Amino acid sequence: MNQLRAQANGRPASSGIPEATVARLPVYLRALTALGESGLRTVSSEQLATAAGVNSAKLRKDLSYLGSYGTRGVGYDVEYLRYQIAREIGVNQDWAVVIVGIGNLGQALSNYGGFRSRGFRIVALVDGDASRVGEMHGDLAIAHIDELDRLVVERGCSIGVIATPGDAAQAVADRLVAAGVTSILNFAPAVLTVPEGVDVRKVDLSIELQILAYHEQRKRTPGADREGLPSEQVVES
Amino acid sequence: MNQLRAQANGRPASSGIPEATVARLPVYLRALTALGESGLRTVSSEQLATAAGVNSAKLRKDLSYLGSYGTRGVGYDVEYLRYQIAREIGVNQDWAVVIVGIGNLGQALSNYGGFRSRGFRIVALVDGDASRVGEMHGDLAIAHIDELDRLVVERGCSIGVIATPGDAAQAVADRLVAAGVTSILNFAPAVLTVPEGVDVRKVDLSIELQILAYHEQRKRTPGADREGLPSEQVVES
DNA sequence: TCGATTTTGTTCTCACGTTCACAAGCTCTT
DNA sequence: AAGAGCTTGTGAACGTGAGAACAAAATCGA
Repeated sequence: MNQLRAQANGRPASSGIPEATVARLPVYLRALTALGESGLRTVSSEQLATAAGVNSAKLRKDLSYLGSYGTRGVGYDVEYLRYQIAREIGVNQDWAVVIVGIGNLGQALSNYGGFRSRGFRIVALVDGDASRVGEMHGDLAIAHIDELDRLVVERGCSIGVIATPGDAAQAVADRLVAAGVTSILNFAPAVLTVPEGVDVRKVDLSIELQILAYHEQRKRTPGADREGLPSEQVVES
Repeated sequence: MNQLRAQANGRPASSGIPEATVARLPVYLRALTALGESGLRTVSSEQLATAAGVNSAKLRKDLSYLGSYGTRGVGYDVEYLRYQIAREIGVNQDWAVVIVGIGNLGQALSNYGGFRSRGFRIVALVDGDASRVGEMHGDLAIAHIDELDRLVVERGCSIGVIATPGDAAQAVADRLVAAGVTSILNFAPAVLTVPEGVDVRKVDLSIELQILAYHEQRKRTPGADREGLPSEQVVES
């Protein structure tokens, strides 16, 4: 964001990986896992880039921020690179996650298999509706939000997911922060204010659709642009 | 330097709105709606920027791409600006949406109220599992994926949502495109290949968590960075 | 009417991200 | 062992986006 002192250069590893690169590392990780499972031992930047849906130059530059893990003339060792990226992201450790708001979305999230397989363990489900307390989802029972503080501490949650209606989101965020959560993934349609040191990422389903609608509308009105169809393949995040 | 005739200026309305701006317009729209419902008639860029969680200079620049809808010394008329943004995004019209893959996430999406209220009407639910065909969700019955083509055409879907497992996603995308869908919102963990003219946006829940984990890990290892906590408030997409 | 005040719209500069292009470095063949 | 052929890692050019700062326009009060 404000990154004063832009780190002359050459500083490869653990200091300043650009945010845009960080956002792509999980994509590379997934592609590597798939390639590895298909039996591939070595992969070139070209192949991996195709699998990840990016440009190969961008891929190489991204990887160069982590260090020099490739071999010129050969490529990257799939398993070794996979491990290095996983370590860099922190997916090798276990992260305890609490989900607040067990509506449709919260339930979907709590059942989503893609989390556990990547080091995220959902350890608590919390809702504000007292009548739902005790309801089982998988092997977890819904707890009341008043228990949030205790649960976060006891189970060592550092990541919280907010899947409540928009008007409850800020209050929930405040409680999460007070309990010690320092990273929040927010699905509620609300702008959250949090103290320094707390990271918030926002996923807004209806905003995604609205962005698509904008481009869709653009395709329909032929006169607006002098060009026909620019055809943008936008991949987000 | 590279000053060569950089398109003097005047890039007014409907031609080239930067992608970053397009992604923020829905946020402004939501903030304006909320402010309007609270009875406010006029709003300054400062107020609106705060409500939307952005910098006021950025807000004014974003709005200037749409035209000059404000009044100097006064601010913006809430209702008028709301209408203009909605028109620009295309939220005034009705968009027919088909959801493919009615698992936990697909169900959550089909029940999500935030869509209907913004001009998105879910008109078909499709799944590959024949045993679930006919199951009702709200006032829609699940149809088999073989009916996809017919449904898309009959109900005029231009937007498709993919909420299937990753390995089915590409096949579903192909079918959607073949049926005439030109915008796809992809929740499946897979990189989609689509023809020119089709827009794809991707939302990947586990990637979002992994990005948080990266920053979380960074907070934990005190030696890595010479700075303490840069504290990035990252709001995405 | 004129000046003070407010707030927009825009210009300018800087930082960030993407892509190109190529030297450096590795393997394999002859 | 030397050259041919690949593929990585990176320097440099380019394009996009963000924020500061300010001129232009509107209101208000005297």
